Amino acid sequence: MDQPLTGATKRSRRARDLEDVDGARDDGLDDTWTNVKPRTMVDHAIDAIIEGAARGLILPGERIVESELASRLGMSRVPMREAFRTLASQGVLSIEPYKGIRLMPVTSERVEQLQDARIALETRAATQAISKGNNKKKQVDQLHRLVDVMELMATRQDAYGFAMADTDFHRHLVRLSGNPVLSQLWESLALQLTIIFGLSTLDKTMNRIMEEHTTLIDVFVRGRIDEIQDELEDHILRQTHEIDFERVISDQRKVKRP
Amino acid sequence: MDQPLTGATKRSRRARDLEDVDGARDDGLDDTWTNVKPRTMVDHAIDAIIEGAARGLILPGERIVESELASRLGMSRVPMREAFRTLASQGVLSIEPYKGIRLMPVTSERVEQLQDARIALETRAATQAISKGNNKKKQVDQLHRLVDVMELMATRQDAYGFAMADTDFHRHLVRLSGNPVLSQLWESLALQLTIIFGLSTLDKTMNRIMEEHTTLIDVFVRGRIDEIQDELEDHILRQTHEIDFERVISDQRKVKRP
DNA sequence: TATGATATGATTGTATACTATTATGCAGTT
DNA sequence: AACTGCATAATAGTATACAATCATATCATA
Repeated sequence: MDQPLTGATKRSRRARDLEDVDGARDDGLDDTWTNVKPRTMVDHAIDAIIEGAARGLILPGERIVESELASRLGMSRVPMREAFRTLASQGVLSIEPYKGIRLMPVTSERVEQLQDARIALETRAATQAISKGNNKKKQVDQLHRLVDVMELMATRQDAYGFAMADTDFHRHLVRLSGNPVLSQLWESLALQLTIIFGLSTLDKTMNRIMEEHTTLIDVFVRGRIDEIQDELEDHILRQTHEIDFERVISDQRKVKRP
Repeated sequence: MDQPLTGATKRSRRARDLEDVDGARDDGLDDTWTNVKPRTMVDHAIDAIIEGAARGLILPGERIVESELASRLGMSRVPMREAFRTLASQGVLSIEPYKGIRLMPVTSERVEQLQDARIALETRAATQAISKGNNKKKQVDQLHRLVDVMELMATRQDAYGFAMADTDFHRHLVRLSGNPVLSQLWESLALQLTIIFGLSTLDKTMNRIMEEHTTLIDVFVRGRIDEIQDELEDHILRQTHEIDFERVISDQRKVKRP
């Protein structure tokens, strides 16, 4: 590493090399002119893996063979591998050089760790949102609307849709912090939890979960930081304690290979 | 996505496909038999980019041309791109399809956001460490030893070594939570902050920083959660407020292209 | 001059081909 | 039977070649 890395030495630097990119998209609230990025094969691969994992086609701890999945998705191994790298660095996969790729194993311990990290991020987010005055009517209305969606899904008995609405609620809460770094970290946790909870349908307690979200909003509006901390912690941990993940996975295994 | 993704349908499943991988390495405390992973080109590429960024060979917001960097590092574009994917998903780079890769731009706003997220993770980590009783002599001694390293580096006027020791201190603190998920998220922030602070040598306030760490340990040992929250927040934010990042970067630009 | 269409070069995205490593089975040895 | 060494197949890592896209320059037109 003794030479400059980019084309500083080159004679002709083109314009786009110099122009600084504008700061990453933040609140995403009042954007009317969102710039569309082209979707590459890598994006498809990422989506496919996540969906496959959430639907139980790949189970936690299971091996994934690049060439096999690549051909199944109708692409070459190169974009496949790039997708793997992305997901590995998000904690969804684990890569062992020359050995292979596996879906991250799930233990109840790990789920607790994920939820614990989630609590860290969400409480900070809520705290910051409050201190920025983002717990006012306008923003909170949106939260209520997301609870409404949950209600709709509950009446339809759509467990998947319900889980999604739940996720959206928390995503929005984190966004109200106005801190995209928090949001990004949160998304990586959400991804992992989506896969895990996607496998374990908890369809009976929907009403109680909705109540919890409503009280969460109330506490949030009130703006007492210690209160919201406790409330979030309770809310998130309750979600976990109801499920025996090892069991869920071994059940899924039976379904898959009877 | 209508078919199973892995070789469940195949006749001959090999042994390694079935065997579940053991849970990822956690505390890393009493391991005597660490298993060594082979280092691939991708790893080299990742290290090179980070080092290059920390040394100012690539500046925040600058473009990186794959083929150029690849040839400079003596490898093909494929592992290069995989490295990019990893770093992009860690927030170090930004990839825009068909346009190019750039080092993430740095604004003081973004640094604040990173530090804010850090506060979230470290306070939670400290809290959990305390509630698990990991703020006892044995663990705290290690923290003191890291402060000693800082002292050593301060007497040597080794700004880089000092920053590293500082980082190690906080890394160890997070590890004491016993939650690898927290640790992993923290590492991604640390990476970004290393690059940023690597460019801005603040060599005058070392003594004060050391004092802060010592009091941090004291508060940690005392185990009062609200206290440690405040202390960490102050400590981390102080680090930021002393630096004008836009200025640092424009200075670096001058050094690079005089 | 300003605007728009088109050609060209640079650079990224993807596919294919080759190399390196690992896992497993089998033969030979003790 | 258990261990060791080698052969082989499967599969990951890497290199090269090709296709798609974007940025800029050029030219035509108004």
